[in-house]
Amino acid sequence: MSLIEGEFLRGAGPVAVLKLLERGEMYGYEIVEALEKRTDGVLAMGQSTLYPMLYNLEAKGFVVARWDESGPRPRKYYRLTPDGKKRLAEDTRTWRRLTAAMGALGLARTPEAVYA
Amino acid sequence: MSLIEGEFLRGAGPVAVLKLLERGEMYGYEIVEALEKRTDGVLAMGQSTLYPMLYNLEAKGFVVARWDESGPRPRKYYRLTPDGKKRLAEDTRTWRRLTAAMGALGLARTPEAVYA
DNA sequence: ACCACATACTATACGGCGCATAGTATGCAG
DNA sequence: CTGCATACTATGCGCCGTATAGTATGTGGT
Repeated sequence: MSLIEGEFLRGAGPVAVLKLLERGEMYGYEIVEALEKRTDGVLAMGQSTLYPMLYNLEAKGFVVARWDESGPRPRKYYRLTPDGKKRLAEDTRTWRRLTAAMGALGLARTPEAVYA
Repeated sequence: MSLIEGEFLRGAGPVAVLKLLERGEMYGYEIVEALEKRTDGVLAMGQSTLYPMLYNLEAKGFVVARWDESGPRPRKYYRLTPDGKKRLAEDTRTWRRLTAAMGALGLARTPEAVYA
């Protein structure tokens, strides 16, 4: 599963997904793999975590889905809505404030690791 | 309340509390104020968030409590247990991996803000 | 030809925890 | 003496991670 303990993922997970979708539409399974690879396994999450998360983001109007039947197997592509873009911008600011606050408590990673 | 949206606090809250207690024992109300001041309001949390969190950390054996009746009003002081120190060390590593992963997705704060 | 594995999505249910709300009680300041 | 700060306790709602289970098709190996 993920290297990240459950509760950490609550805040970070949805933001990470929205951030991925900023580049263009993706389908669920693709997102699972992208998170695994792009974050070196740290933000890897099972299907049972991602799919409900997508349904949730859709219910909140942050993403919309589209079925694609042209391939060998049907895929459900998700993309950001304008509300989703707003949400991503807000969450990005929140995330940065949070990392700054945690840093103020002495929990920041070492400076030389910033561009890890 | 907090500047941090609820879900972000799930992972960060307990770690922040453990980190504060690393310096020495503190009582609940003091922790609420310290988080407010030391993180510029970002990690501020209400009593209704902190006290149950402390009970929870205690139930897990990460902190122990001691009543102090010497002051004008009774205070319940909490301090880290050996298990709590281990947990803090683990969570610190987890937190750093998480920020690195989020950074890899383009969600890091700008480098010049690292020492904010 | 067959079997295992990867792909891709859906459904259900449990449990943990943030947080709102409410309540108790003492000290201090105007 | 009235109100605000201090300091802790108790209860319950609701969200969401995630374990588990189920369905179904494509693909690679022997």
